Amino acid sequence: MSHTYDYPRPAVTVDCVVFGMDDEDLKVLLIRRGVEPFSGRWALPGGFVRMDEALDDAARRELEEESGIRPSHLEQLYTFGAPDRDPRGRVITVAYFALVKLSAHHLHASTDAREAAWFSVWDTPKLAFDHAEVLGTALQRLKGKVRYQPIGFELLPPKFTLSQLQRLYEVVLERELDKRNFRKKILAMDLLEELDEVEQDVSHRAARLYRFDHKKYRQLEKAGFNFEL
Amino acid sequence: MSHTYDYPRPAVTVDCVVFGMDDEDLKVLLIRRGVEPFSGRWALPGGFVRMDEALDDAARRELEEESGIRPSHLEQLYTFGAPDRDPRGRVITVAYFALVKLSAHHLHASTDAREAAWFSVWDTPKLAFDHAEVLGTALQRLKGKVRYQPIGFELLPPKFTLSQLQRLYEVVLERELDKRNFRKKILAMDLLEELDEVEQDVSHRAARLYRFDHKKYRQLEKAGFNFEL
DNA sequence: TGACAGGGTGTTCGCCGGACACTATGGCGG
DNA sequence: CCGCCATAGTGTCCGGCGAACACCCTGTCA
Repeated sequence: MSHTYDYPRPAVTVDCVVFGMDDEDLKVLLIRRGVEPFSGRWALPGGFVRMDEALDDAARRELEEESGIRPSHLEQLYTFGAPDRDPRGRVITVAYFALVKLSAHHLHASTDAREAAWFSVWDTPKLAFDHAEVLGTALQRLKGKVRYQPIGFELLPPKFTLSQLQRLYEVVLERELDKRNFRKKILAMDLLEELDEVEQDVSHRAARLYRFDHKKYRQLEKAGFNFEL
Repeated sequence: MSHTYDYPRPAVTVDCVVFGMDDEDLKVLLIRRGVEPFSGRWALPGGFVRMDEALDDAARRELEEESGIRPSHLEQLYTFGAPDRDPRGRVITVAYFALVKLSAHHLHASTDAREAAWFSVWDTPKLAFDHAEVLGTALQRLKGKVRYQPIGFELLPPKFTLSQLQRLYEVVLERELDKRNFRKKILAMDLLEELDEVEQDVSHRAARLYRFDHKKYRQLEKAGFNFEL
C-alpha cells in the first residue's frame, strides 16, 4: 500500500538517549543496526512515528520493542532535522532523553534479534547518523538539569547510599564534590528517608541506605521550594 | 505534482513564538489566519518545512515572509505532535522561540496580505490549533532562561535605562524586584557599558542609558562566569 | 590483631542576597 | 519663578549559605 501527497513530506522518527548508572560510570544504551544505512554500527534506539501515535508514545514503544526497557523518566530533548542527516532522504528525528535504574534492567538480550548494550558515555563507539551530536545534547541537558531537579534519583536503585548519590553527581557534573558539604546540603533538603538498613556484601564498613521521598518533594515543590544541586 | 511513499508520513511545520517588549508589557506576535482551518482566528506565525531546508531556516523564512521580522534571538522550543492537533490530519510542528527588539520592527503591515499584530502575552485572543499551549511553553522557557542567560537584552533597544531593564525582568518573572538590589547586582556583573547619554523627551529627570557588552560577556563566559538573575 | 577501605561527622569564614528610605533632577503648570 | 510631581539614583546591616578543611569509626579479611 502506498500513500500520496500534494507536497513532499519528510519522514519523522524518534530516537532515545537512555542513561543508566552502574557503580562506576554513567552508561548509555545503544543498539547495533542490522540494516542499511550504517548496518553494523551502533546507534540510539528509535524508529518511525506511527500516524496515530503521540511522539512520547512512539519513543516509549520503540524503546520497549528494541530493549524491553520502560524508563522511569522520559522527556523530549530536541528535534534534529538537518536536510542531510540521513542518507535515505529527509528524515526529521525527535530525540528523547530517558533515565532508568540500571539495576532493574539487565537487558534480556536482544528482544527482536538486535543487539543492545550499555556503553560508558565517555567511551562510545562511532555512532550512526548524527547520533553523536544527539548524545552530546543529551549529556548537556542531563548536566544542566540534574542540578535543579531531583531527576538523578531515577538513575539509582530505590535504596541507595549517600556515596552512590555523590558519585552520580560527580560523574554527571564532571567535578569532585566535598563529602561533608554534599551530605550536609542534601540532607538539609529533607527529601531523603533514612532507612534502618545498610548495604550488604561489602568488604568494609557498610553504609546506611536512603530512599528518595517523592511525595515530600511534590509537597515542597508546591510550597515554592526549589531543589538545587 | 504529487509524492508517493510506502508508509504514511506526517506533515511537518514550524511555528514561532516571537516576544517583544514595549514600555509597559511583554508582547507576542500573532497572525490572523485567512484560510481554513481556523480562518479568522489568530495564530502563531509558521508554515511548512521545505524538503531541503534546515528547521531553523524554515522558522526564519516563515517569520520573515509573514511579518518581515528577523529576530535577534531564535532557538528551538519544543516539538508538538499530538495526533489530533490539526483537523487536516497528522501535522507535527517544531516550535521556535524568538526575541526581537520591538522598537526596530514597526510591522510594515501585512507583507503578504495577512494581518499581523502584537498582543500582550497576558491577554491574547483565542488561538488556533494548540497554539495557546505552545505560547504557554514559550513563556515558561523565557521565564526560566532569562535568569541564567542574558537574553533579556534582545528584547530592549540597544540603549536602555536600568529601569527599563528592571521592568522587563519584573514582567517576565511576574514579581517585583528591589531597585537598589537589582542595580547593585546587574552593575556588579560588569556587563553593561555606561553611556554618556540620557533618555530624551521624558517629563521628569532623565535616566542614564546603558548598552549591553556582548563581547565582554563572551569573554567572561569562556572564563567560567555564570550570568544569574 | 592489625591493616585496609570506605563511612561518617563540625566549624570557621567570606560573600552574597534581601530588607529597607531618603535625597537629587528636571519638566511642567499655576 | 516657584513649587510640585514623577522618576532617578544611592549605602548599610544582617542572616544564611557555600567553600575549605581532617580526623575518628567500623567492619572485613588476611
